[in-house]
Amino acid sequence: MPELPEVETTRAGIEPHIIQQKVTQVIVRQANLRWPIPSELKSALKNQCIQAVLRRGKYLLLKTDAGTALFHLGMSGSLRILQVGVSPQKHDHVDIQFSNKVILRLNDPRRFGALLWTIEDPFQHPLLASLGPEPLTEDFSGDYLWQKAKGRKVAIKPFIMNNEIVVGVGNIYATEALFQAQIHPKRSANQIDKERYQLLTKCIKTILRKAIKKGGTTLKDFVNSKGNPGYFQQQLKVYGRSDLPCFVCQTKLKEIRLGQRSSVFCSKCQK
DNA sequence: ATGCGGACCTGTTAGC
DNA sequence: TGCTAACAGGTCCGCA
Repeated sequence: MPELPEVETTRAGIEPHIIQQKVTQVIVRQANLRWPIPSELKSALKNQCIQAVLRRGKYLLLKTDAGTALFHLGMSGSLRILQVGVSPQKHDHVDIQFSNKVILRLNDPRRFGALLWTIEDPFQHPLLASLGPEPLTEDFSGDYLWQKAKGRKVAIKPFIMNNEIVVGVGNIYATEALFQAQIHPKRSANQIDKERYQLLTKCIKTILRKAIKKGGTTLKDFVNSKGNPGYFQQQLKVYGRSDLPCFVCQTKLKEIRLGQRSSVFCSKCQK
């Protein structure tokens, strides 16, 4: 589910409710996520005050004086803000309760998500240390991508979905950005010129910004911290439109599999 | 170093 | 209608 816009929507949604609030209780109903929730997390978080709610790529960070809780929502996770007393539903694996009677509740049906704890600099955590630049910063430029693509024969789509190249670009937005930049998803990364990379980075930034504005994309069941869906799916030009006509040239959109991911594209517009 | 395929787990939907 | 198989937004890991 969550790509960068969904995670940012979640971050912005939960921050005002928990910033500077003290953790009163941590309830773990299911510790077996992608990795087990560390047993020390409960006692480590208790009585700590949330100093910052940050995002790095698709990771959410709750910073305290004692350490940092790292969330990843995987494919099906969501975080919601509720009042103490609201009973948990299926797949509500973790509650973090605060002194202002707020619960931060993690729901994750597929359990591909994670909740970890680190007392070191969280950005140096093994999962975060080798992440590429944030797509919405100046570090992510056409020149940068072009440099990185030198000698890389991998198809452009998995290339831009690689977190060490750039974070936060998942299947939906990669598919959309390549359509907008008129690049065939299978094209080798090293066979795209600098100018086209400049266009591609521009498209990625524009699409991510628009999606954040719309509150993310809801395909199946994404909900923000208030339990509401996002509205970006109404803007999708190719994702999920296999066999339907291209909005630009009316050609029937094709679907191929790249890696294990579905890729929809227009064979006339994208070369 | 790069690039693949498999793995994690559950829910929904398409197809028989 | 009911069962089964395929597929789903992510990404780490091990192997070639």
